[in-house]
Amino acid sequence: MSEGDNPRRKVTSFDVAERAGVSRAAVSRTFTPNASVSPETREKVHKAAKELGYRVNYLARSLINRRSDLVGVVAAGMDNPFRSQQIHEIAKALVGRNFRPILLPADEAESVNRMMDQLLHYNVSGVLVTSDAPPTALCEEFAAHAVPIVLINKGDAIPHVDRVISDDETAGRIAAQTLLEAGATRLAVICGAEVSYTARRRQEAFLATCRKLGASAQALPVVINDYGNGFAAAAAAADFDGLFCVNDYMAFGVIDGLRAAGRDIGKIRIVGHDDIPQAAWAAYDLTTLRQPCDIQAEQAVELLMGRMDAPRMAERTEFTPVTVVRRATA
Amino acid sequence: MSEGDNPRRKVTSFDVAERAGVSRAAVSRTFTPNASVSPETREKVHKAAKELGYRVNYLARSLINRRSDLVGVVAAGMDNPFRSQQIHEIAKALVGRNFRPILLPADEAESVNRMMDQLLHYNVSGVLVTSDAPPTALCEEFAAHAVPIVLINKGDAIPHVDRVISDDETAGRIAAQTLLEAGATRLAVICGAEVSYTARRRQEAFLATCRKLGASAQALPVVINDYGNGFAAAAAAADFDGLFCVNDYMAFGVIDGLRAAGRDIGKIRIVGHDDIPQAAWAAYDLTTLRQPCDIQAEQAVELLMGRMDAPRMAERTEFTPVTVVRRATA
DNA sequence: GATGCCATTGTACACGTGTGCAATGCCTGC
DNA sequence: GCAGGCATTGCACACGTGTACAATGGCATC
Repeated sequence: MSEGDNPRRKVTSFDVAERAGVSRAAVSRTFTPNASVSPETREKVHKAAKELGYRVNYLARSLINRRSDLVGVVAAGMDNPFRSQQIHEIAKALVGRNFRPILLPADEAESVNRMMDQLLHYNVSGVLVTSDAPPTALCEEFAAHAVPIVLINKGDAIPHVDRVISDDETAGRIAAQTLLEAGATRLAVICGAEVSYTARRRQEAFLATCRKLGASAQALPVVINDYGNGFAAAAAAADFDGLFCVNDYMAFGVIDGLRAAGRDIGKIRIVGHDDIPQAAWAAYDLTTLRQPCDIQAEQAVELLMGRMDAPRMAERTEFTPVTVVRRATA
Repeated sequence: MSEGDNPRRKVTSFDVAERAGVSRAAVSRTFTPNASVSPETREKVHKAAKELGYRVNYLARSLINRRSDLVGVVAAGMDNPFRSQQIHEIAKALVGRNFRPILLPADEAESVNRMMDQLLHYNVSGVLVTSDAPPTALCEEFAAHAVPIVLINKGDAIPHVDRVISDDETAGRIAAQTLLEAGATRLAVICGAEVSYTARRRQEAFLATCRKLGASAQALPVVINDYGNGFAAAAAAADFDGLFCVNDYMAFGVIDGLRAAGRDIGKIRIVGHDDIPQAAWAAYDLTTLRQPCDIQAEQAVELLMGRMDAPRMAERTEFTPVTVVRRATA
């Protein structure tokens, strides 16, 4: 019944050593950078390894090296294209530096704990968090285990926990300026009440700028910054001619909601945030603030690597630059 | 300079055993399901473990257990919201069954090889592929190592490689019927020429159904099934009144392209495929064929687990059911 | 030719865990 | 009281790898 091909044991460095006629240590050294092996030995080992289909077992290696090169990526809100693009860029950045991302979806706040607990079992080399920020106690446990954590666009400072945060001050300011320059006089910002740390900072910066410039501005709170809430918020937005939506995903809802209510989009200025691909689509053609998540991913991984070398270092915060992308809506 | 908190060694089962006053084997058994430990011992171990902050090292465990519970997820095309939703669902399904997904972005066909090669080093418990299908030779190597592979919506049959495929026959047929029922008389299908296996199957089923029903139908080839190509294809679509776009992502481009050309969308019937969230947005309100990627993810993980138990089993193919979602465009 | 240096090699231990095996002790049934 | 069964425990080995240490040998220098 079987193909006669016995379910052959996993091929190990012993097998390679035997076939190549060298010691097992020589095999190990061949696959270890900067180890001392003669060219002839290396050649023999490579030949034998290829013939046997040998691959170094990284998990066994991690045991002795005390580094797994696995990095936990705790993510949430992937229905927003920005978030999925973000984790895509993070994965690329990690893989590019020879780390392996373990993707852990954590849509409920409570599941963040469970996911991060799991990560401690895999003694990961680090953790990137784009979901809700983990509680301080948990972060301290990671610090005690010398596992670096980097939070992306999340919460307040936690000892030994680095952060990458979009430049929300600039974003809020430019949003206000752009709307005013476009001729808006009655401004409003639409933003979720509790959820997103970075979105609230944008809102505050926006309102502060308006105050400083003596412009009329109001906050229109919603529950979450998504399409549905944006659509619903359009009703309340009818009295304004300049809208700052704290992310593009919600801005599309606002635009569709305004259109559904029969408003002329040409007469109302709208600025979004993130510059997700859909913002460039003809149906929206949305003026927005570009948050370059490729750069942001690089920053995060860079911080992670820095902390691997110096776990007890004081926490650092890196800001991701924001630029305006002018399109039809402002 | 340091906080006096010595960078304490990783706490191991030895430490827990010592503190609890039991043997290390007792500790191991406490954390192994179905192992024989007395309630008192278990209690003592749990107490000591909690005090020390001990966690079982899964990587060390995997060495002896020969199963890492890591599963490689090779993904591509995450700019399409369907693909990102797909990997989100896959990740959830895996985590729900106590596997950990390693996310490997492989946008170029060549990088699929590199990524999957990496996976062999981490001796993963399995691999899910949603990017380009890996070459047969590589798949056979995985089979030789008894590593299950499941391809999702990809390529032709490969020995010992299971597949989950969307029910493209039904999709193509329903697309044709829906357009005809809506009153279309000159039909066309827009589809990428080489890229997607499943998309081409949809196209063929669509054309076959049209032939059978005696309806006029034509294929409009594009390069890739994305927004930009859809937008460009709108020019060629001007002569038809019934369009089947093989995915929603491209359908949006077609719609925007038609609008930009001044065509009245109300007079042209359009059917997409996937039912991504954006299809329900007011700007598009697209009639489409729902490909339930949560169910699909379950199917894929189920196949994976089945093959873990029986690696040499003949390959199986599972089909994901498709249902029509009627909205404004047809 | 003797000496010192250096590259290379093999031996042996370490990493943190699961489990077969034999030993122990308790309990049940006669 | 005694045999037998059963749950529990500890010892020791295994998993696959990296590397410190000592040993070896080649080569250049005196």
